[in-house]
Amino acid sequence: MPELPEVETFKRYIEARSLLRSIAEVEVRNPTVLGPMEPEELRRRVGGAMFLSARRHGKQLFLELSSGGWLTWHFGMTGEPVLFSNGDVPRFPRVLFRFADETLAFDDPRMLGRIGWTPTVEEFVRRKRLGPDALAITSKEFVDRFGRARGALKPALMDQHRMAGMGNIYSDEVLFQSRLDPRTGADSLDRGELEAVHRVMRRVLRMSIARGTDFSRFPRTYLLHHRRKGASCPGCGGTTETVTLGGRTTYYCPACQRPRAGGVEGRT
DNA sequence: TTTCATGTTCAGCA
DNA sequence: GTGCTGAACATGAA
Repeated sequence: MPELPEVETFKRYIEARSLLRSIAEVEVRNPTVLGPMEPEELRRRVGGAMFLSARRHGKQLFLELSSGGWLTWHFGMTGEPVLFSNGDVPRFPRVLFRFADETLAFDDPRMLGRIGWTPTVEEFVRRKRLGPDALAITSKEFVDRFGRARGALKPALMDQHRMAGMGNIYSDEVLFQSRLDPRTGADSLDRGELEAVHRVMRRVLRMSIARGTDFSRFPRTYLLHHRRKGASCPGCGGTTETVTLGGRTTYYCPACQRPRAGGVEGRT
């Protein structure tokens, strides 16, 4: 689930009903998601405390603790927060934060997500060397950072050190709507072209958040509805293709997304 | 049974 | 330091 729009939606979900409520108990069912942190440390920091506020940077969520510092939540590939009462218990609750009458679960089947603690958000962002948030980055900084990238544009968009928040699906979508082959060299684009990619990225991310990241409510012209082998391009009806970039399967339309002079594929 | 998956990290190599 | 590749992590779904 989680790229920037999903995490922003998770943030709003938690803000709506999980702030300023006393956490009576913390139950750690799978210590794996705590990484190096001992369950005892989590219980000590969170037990009896409450979440005061939430912040987001890229795909990372931060929950301010009344006991000091912030809980850091990263959802990996399949994580999501689920607030539930007696009824519908989620299927893969790895850590449970129990309020008086409801429970907030860190639900994550694959357990690639992580919960940690940091004294300040800034210190965490610095330590992980995260780039500016994809919805906060200015056009000028975007041009500056991507104009200096030496490799292909797609992996550069997904590089959390360059800019935080873009993942595999939204990167493909932005490139499709920008009509750029994913292998295009980032530094082969001029200022105007990079500014255009920045505008497309903002439009895609904001649209997704506005629709609650529900793909079924996205425009039918979006490529993400067609992430299957041999699917047809929503633009020209042709057949889409895949290529592996940055270790990830990349969907694109060879007819709509033109390779251009200066592309990475032609280099020696 | 095999393959793939909205992510991150690390080792190894150019 | 930059960039690329492959593997590991852990498990469900097709």
